[in-house]
Amino acid sequence: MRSEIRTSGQQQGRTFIETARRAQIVAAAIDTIAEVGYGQASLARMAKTAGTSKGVIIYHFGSKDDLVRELVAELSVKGRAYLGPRLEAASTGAGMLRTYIEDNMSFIGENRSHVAAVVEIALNARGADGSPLYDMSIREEGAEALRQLLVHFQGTGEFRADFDPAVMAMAIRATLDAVPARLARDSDLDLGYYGRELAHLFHLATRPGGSHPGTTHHPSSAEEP
Amino acid sequence: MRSEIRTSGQQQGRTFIETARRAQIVAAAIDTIAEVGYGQASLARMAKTAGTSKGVIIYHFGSKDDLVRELVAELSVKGRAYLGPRLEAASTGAGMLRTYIEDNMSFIGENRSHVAAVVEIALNARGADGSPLYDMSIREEGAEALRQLLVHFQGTGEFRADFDPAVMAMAIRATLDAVPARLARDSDLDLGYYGRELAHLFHLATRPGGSHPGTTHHPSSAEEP
Amino acid sequence: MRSEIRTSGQQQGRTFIETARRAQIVAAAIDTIAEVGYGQASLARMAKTAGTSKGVIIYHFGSKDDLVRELVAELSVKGRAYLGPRLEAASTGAGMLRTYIEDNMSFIGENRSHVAAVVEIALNARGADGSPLYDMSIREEGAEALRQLLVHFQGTGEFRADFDPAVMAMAIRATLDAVPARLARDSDLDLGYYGRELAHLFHLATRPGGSHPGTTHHPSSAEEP
Amino acid sequence: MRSEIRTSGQQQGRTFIETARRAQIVAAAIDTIAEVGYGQASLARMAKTAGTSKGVIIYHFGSKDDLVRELVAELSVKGRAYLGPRLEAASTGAGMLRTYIEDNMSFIGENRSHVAAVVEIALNARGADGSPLYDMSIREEGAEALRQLLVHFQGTGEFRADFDPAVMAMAIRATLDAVPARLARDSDLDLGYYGRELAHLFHLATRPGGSHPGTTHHPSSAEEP
DNA sequence: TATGAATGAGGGTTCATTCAT
DNA sequence: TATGAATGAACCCTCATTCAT
Repeated sequence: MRSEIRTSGQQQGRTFIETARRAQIVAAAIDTIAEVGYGQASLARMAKTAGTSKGVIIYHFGSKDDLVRELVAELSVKGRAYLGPRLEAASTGAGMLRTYIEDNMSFIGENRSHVAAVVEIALNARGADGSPLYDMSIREEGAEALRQLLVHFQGTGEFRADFDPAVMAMAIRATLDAVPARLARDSDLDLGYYGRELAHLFHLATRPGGSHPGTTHHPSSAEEP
Repeated sequence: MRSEIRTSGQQQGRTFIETARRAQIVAAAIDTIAEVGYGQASLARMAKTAGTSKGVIIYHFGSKDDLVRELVAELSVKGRAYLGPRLEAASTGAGMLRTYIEDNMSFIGENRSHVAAVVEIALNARGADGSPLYDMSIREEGAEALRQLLVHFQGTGEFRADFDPAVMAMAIRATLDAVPARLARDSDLDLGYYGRELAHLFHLATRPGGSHPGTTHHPSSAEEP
Repeated sequence: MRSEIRTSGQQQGRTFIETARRAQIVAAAIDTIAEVGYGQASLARMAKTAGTSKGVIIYHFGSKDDLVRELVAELSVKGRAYLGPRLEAASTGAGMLRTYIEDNMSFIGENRSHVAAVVEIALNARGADGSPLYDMSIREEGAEALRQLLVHFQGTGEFRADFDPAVMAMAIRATLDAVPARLARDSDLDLGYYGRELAHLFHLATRPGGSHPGTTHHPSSAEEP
Repeated sequence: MRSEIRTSGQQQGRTFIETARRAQIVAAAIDTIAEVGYGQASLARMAKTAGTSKGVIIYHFGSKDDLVRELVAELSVKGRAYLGPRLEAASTGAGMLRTYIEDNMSFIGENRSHVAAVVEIALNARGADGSPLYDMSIREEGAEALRQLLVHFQGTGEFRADFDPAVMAMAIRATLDAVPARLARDSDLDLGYYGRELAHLFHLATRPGGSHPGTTHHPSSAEEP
């Protein structure tokens, strides 16, 4: 085997200089979006951050949307590469869950701006008609993968059987996705600590033994011990 | 009679007709933001929804930002009026938590567009320089109030003492804040069911007895039972 | 009957001032297109001619395309009003043809810039993909109406039966459409003289008696007398 | 050998490969202009059609305008080579006219894209200030040559003496120039048939005997027989 | 000889806001 | 009180051209 890079078939004939420029522009876009938000992240602002002109960005990416798409895709690739292997290595449900949460936290810590930017995009980017742009593809995808993991370990009995995996997955993802914003406000946040706290929180919420008070889905309210 | 009719004690010297106009405009703004997102919600679009012109909006509110501020403040008032009393009536920690979550859910259900709009705003609205606009005031405020409640019942021993109330509050709020978006995508969502699931989830996470594996805050990782 | 203006249902609630502005802008657009050609007729140029800004044009017309559409439609209305009645009054084929050509000439003379502009547009305006924009609707429409007239008088025997009405109509329209460009180059052109010359030309070409040398349509060549 | 291969006597010192490149680029430019119109025919689009880059085009031709000029000149040369000899061979006025029209038609048929492109250019190409670019040189030149032929055969009595040769030439050229556009819309057009129809049309219009009703040039209108 | 990279002016359009009425 | 009219900055993008390689 000659080379092992080229993760996917994205870049065909990229010059060295072009690759560098693209990386530089993507980095500038990430920083800009993370700092001022998607709505305020104009090409001009990105260009200024990158030390170039709008024209150069368009030249290399064709359109702002394409730049954003690339930026999102790159994080997606990075994320899968980071989280995938260790997740697959997890044999127990509890271990998987802890790994998932703590690794997400580490990943956020190591890619602060990038993650913040993509969350901004997922939250805000809309078409001219107001329809979400990447929301489904990004957000939903993550929640769905997590849901399937939860279902799996409910099947093995390692998780309590009576929680709704979709709701649990949503709660976990929502909590993790809220971290970058918090991190932006307080950059001294101890992500390791946060990760352990959250991991324990959701461990308690998923471990067997916490029987649900309502057997059917529509008891209006139930007595607490 | 020239003036002096004031519905509530909020403002100085509002004509009846003016109050009505403002309400109509706020409603239109809410619907517009909820539907197409903050970024796409231009004055023109809001005016069209309201059946008036941009000029009228500026005339009544001075600026787009002021309109948005009012819209946010109104929900804040509504929210406090809705959640406050029942929350104060709760005597037990578990009851408080369940009430908090389920009432939030009901409130979301009864004010879908308004809540969706405000979440949109909290997430996206930024000044020209990129600085968040309402984020702190809204989001943080809610999380802080919740945190204090958690601290209180940790003190009484009704919640386990070893979770970080700030982290727990953040997780709860993040989860609740993610619901409107989900609701927008699937309007048939059973909010009552969602509320009970989440209430139970966080009940398990907060009830006493789930001792934290790490006593200090910085064990790099710990074995799960 | 209260009023008789309002030719079609185009303008519903137009302010006096708006009507004036629109007229002024349309006039500026006509002059600009006629003078520098459609390709060079930018909004900025039109605005400068009109003594306003691009924003005002967009404000009143929504888009450049809409402005152009209006400009074209106005000439179409004017043209029909000018040519229609006298054409219908013509009882003989020869009279109709002369009227058609000479009236077109007068019309061109009285609406030099406007006609020149619309011809420019019909010739040059294309979508982003290169597909013609108004060509068919404008050009073809004129040729088709003329063709039907020719067919009619072929039926009455007032025109020779052996010319192809589509070809004849095309030739007449092409000749007339070429006049504005010529007029632009030489504004002293005597349109009355031109009209009479062309009317006679096509009179000779259409009057009965000029039998076609080829009976079938595919004789490769034929002897001339 | 370094250089000195010159296909024809046109240029100084063109390498074989350079000549080929130029031809390829000109061909691409022709196709692009004919297809999407002059206004949409950007260098980028031409380069894509040619399978090269914009830089190459500028390198070989210096500027877009120069490329267009060359393209136009080439058709002019081709046209003269095609039409000239047979035209000179025509001894009678009627024969000349028929040859002129039918040969133009054949030429159009054999050089569809090229003719369409040049007509596009003649109609649309303007300098930054809006002044026509090639119009005069191309269009006028053709009409002028034709006019002189008409004058000649008016002198021999083979054409009626009372038509204005400038007007007649204009009508013939305008009619012929309208064909490529029609051909673009309907590529199945029978050009041979078209040519014979038009040849007959203008034969009737030019043959002696069709005396003009008005002897002076300014009778306001005259009765038709 | 050829290319990719970059430039900068200008394109049409959206937008919040101001102003006269 | 309300509106239509206008403004001007900023937006994303296209383009012919220049330049270094």
